Amino acid sequence: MSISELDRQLELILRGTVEVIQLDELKAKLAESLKEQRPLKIKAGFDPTAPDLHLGHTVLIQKLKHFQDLGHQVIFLIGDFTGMIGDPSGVSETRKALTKEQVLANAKTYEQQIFKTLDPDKTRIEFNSRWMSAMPTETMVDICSHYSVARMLERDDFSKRYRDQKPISIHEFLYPLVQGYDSVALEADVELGGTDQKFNLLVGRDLQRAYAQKPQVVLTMPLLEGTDGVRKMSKSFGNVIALEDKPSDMFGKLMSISDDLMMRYYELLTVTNLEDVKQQHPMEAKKTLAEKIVRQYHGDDGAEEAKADFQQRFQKRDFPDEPDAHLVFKVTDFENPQDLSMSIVDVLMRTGLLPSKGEARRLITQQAIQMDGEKLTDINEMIHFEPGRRFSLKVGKRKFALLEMVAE
RNA sequence: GGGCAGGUACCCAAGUGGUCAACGGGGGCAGACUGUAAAUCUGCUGCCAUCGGCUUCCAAGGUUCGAACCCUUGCCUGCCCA
Repeated sequence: MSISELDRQLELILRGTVEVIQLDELKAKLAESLKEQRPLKIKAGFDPTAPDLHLGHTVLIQKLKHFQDLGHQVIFLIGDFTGMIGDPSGVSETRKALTKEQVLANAKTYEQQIFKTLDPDKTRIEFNSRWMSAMPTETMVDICSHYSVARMLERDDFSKRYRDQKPISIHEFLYPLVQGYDSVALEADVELGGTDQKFNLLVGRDLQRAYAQKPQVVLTMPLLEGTDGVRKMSKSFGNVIALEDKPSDMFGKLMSISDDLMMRYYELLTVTNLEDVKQQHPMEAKKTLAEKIVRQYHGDDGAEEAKADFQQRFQKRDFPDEPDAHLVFKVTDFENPQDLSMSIVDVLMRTGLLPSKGEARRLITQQAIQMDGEKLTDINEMIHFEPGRRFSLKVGKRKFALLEMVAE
């Protein structure tokens, strides 16, 4: 428990953090932890309404991993209680409250994904319904008594919505309070969250004080920008790289980010030295990044294949080993067995790669459709098949379909 | 409980009786360009279809030859007053 051990821990813990409240308290807690050989309780809460984890979430998970590696107790808190109430922030649309079954199913998904990073044996998973569901109303009222409406309205998004005349439901005020109380229930030493969580995290400190606990240290992490490079990664913005994305999709999405964003991803999702990255050609660096990340979630094989697929698809603009669609035609697929032909629009629809015929025509008009390397520009083009014949179809810049006719 | 303002395509937003599938912006997609990209420029962006047709403007009714636009009721949202 030398000074240097404390410093070593601090360095890793502070890597990438936006803000620590309070740094002195963190140092004190770490010193105490080292002295008493008692791991700190590190809390991070997740909302079970969004089980589709993406790279944005992994910023926090990486940080949890750091704490875990340093020997601290990581608590992965699933906000099932709050989730079952349903977060109404979608304004005019009441979000569906989740059932117990859905929450459990979502929790399973969480576990599967986070354990690709965290050690299952050292991770404690909690549900806040454990204490919230059984809570007497009196206690809830007591919790509320420790916070004022004015302070609640200090919160940025509340005040903004209030200013913009957007609705705020009463129970939304309860959210930070419940989240804060979770820290009391868990006696958390440290809570992690995105910068957007700062307010909620601070409520935890206040409530812990109100319930005679030492306030938790709050660590905020940056919100990872999505593939557009501007807005935070979020499903509702459609700019996510999901952990469940296929390896080749994940690789491709990572390659499509801007060079600036690449540095950001390196900073927050890897432990690579940033100076080293700057020395490399941006494209090489980006490939390395994509490979690293895909490897973490899909293993070595997934990473290798994704890389190979990418090079084939985009760099050589070749047909990939595994096309996005593989159609096998038989004689019975054609109206007239004497005339084995089908319009290009129908063929495109059969691939399932396009949402409507209008879209298919649009792409043809825009010269985005290639068959066996030839651009098709006539929306009335007929494709003539014969048994044994194969066609490769390129749809837009990233989709490929293999067409094949078999004898029956 | 009363008053006022509003609810238009993925989002924002114009339209206020026929010329509206509905201006504009964002987003998305495609083409050019490139280092896969990003940025930039150009085009497309309800559905089906060859002309042309079909289903849309919170919901349900109604007025009208004709309604996103007018009326009624309902639902939802914001503000003010109680």
